[in-house]
Amino acid sequence: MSHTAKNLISNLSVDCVVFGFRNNRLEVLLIKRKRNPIKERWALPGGFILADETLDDAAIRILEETSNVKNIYLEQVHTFGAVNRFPARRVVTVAYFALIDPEKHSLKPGIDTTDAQWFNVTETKGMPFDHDDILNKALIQLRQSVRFKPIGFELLPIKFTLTHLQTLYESIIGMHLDKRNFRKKILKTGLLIPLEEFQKGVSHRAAQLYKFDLHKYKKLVKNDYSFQI
Amino acid sequence: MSHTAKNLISNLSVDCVVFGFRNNRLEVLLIKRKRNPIKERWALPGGFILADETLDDAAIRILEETSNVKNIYLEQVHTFGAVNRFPARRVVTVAYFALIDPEKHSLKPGIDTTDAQWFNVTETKGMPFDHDDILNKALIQLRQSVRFKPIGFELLPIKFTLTHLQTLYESIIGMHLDKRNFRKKILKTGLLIPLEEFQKGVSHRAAQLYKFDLHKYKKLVKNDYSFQI
DNA sequence: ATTTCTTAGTGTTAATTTTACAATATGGTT
DNA sequence: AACCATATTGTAAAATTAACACTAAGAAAT
Repeated sequence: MSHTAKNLISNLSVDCVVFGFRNNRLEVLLIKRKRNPIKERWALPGGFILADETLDDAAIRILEETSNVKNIYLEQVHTFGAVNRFPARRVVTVAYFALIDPEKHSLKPGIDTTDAQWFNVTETKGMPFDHDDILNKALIQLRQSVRFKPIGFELLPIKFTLTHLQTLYESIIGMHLDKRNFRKKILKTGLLIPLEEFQKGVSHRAAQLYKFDLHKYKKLVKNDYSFQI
Repeated sequence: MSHTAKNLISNLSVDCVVFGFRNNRLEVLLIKRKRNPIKERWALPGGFILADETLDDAAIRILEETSNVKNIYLEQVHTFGAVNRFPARRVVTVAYFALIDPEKHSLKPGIDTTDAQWFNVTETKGMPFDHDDILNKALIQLRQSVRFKPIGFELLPIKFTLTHLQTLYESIIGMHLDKRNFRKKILKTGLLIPLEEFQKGVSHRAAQLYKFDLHKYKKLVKNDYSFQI
């Protein structure tokens, strides 16, 4: 109803795997639809593409419409085209992953959704359609990407401690990292700016805060330099 | 005409970037269409998806139909959805890259194509639609993939010399490699089987032939081992 | 105010990997 | 027999990675 007037492309959809870092764990945003075919089941936010928007634009719009999430990092993952992945008719879907800092976005269900919540990535089995596969593929790509692009910072507040950053990397790649080696390596990239500011309200020694040097990163990318964690 | 009876999905296509290694260079397969909108221009082989085939199947069929190329390595690259990428109407295309050994496939234009030929990757500028972008993206992904997956072997005959293999890697990543270091590294993967056979018909010392150990590779993949060139 | 608790912060050494580099071997051609 | 082209092989220096444990700071508890 909300879309039919907008000239949507009914056999092409976008599904988004939105990752967030909460409670020191990697979590994923799921929504509940008001209507069939997946009424009242948790699923990836998704929707059909409009005739006059690009795929990226569709992903951005869908995230805003279903859960009030805006202005985020987006990366196309894969296009899923199994013949019967959608029961009613043939629908091919382009999967994206998105990264946000959950603190910065208050989830609000949209016109077509009854709920939007964060779930631990390990507790999402049993989603409708091929959403389990999509999440899995997005997770694999996130693990790849995070080692070669500084996308980890998208999941953190602007100011963060090195321990935060390390915990984030650990929760994405699923391995423990050595504290001293991690710090050496991440500082050597030159992409972190130490601030004259420290954690507050903690009952132990306060850690120094850092921020990501976006300017320097853009220069590096332009000059084809690369880094690796 | 050839397709309309087959229930095709008219807003979803597949385009294929077929790489081959010929004359010690990386080349790409282009075709010429009989009909508009790109009659008589060199372009990537592509076509619409049928209602009852997956995206991968569409890519396989299209390659066979347009140029008689069968049984090849395929990898999905990216889905291109700029609103006006196709002039007549909205068409989103899923791009694949494919790897073949040109010696193993004799190119034959299909029912809808007048010609199919190999081009050096640097000589393809000016293709219709967004095919230049697609080729570029495929090339970037090939360069990534070739370092982490043993896909280089897909481009060579079953039996090859280490110099062949090195030249192939060099032409893909666009850098000169040290001969001794390359050999050490590639042999250390354990994925090459030396044969008791040598080059023939060369007017200099004949090089030993090797083949790729597919069996061992499958075991490695299953056990999550990885390698890197 | 002393002790306790929790996390922050830091350097060195050994092991491994990467890089740089050149002489001899083989087989066909002249 | 000399020549030519490519094949084949090892070592040492440099760089990177991996392993590892103590002191510092600040709040909370006694």
